[in-house]
Amino acid sequence: MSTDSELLEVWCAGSEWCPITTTATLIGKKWHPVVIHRLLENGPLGFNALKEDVDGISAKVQSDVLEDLEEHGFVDRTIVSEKPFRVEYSLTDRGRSLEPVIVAMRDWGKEHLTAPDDQ
Amino acid sequence: MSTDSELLEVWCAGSEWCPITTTATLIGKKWHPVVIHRLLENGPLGFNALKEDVDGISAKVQSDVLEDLEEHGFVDRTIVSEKPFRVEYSLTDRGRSLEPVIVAMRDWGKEHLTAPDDQ
DNA sequence: CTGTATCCACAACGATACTG
DNA sequence: CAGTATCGTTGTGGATACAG
Repeated sequence: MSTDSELLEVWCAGSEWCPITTTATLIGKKWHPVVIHRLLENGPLGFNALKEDVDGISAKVQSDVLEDLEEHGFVDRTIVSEKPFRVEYSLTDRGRSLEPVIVAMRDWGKEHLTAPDDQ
Repeated sequence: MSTDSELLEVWCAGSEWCPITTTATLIGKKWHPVVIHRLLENGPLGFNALKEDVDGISAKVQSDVLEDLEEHGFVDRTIVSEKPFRVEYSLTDRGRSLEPVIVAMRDWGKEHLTAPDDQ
């Protein structure tokens, strides 16, 4: 615990390679964690199946998010068939490695659930 | 574990009160988690002391972030003295309750640390 | 010391319509 | 089914200067 703190000083103070900044820059957005979470639970999923799971997201935003996640190596996009055209989104190993973060966010949210209006 | 998954279905599918959305909407931003993390480790802190800890943040952005965190009940702002004017920022109980999330983000970042340019 | 005032740039999001 | 095109709004961040 105290060893932990000392290490953090090294990384966080006086360096831009702060581990939290790294994580926050990559997935510190409104929809990224939700998409990852649904893929953790139910993946692989097609575009529309995912969209039904990620309640409230628009097709455009989901498209943007998936593109970004793929770009950073969290998500794989696989073309399953050409006719009819079907794709599947799944997490890479790197994507799955985020599970502890997503779980922690989920657990906190469970305990402090608020209506969207309160946020 | 499987009980967990069933519960998640209830909250995540077909409802906007998804626990992950709740968490992501509140702290799913670039600097919020870092500020919370520094206050967890070193708080309470004055404005400039905090700014030195949160490497790379500008005064304006830190001001914005603190205002937002205070508004949502994560941070307390206390005026310590008028002359010289000094304030202290500290986490509320609600703020401290985010520790598991922040720790998970930190641990992931430690393992996948990348230069800011790579992000 | 603790901020705010400006101004700017770009990212994120949202709604609607439309396409192969 | 799996998206994109378009447009507009808001959010987030960054730089610089200035102020009580």
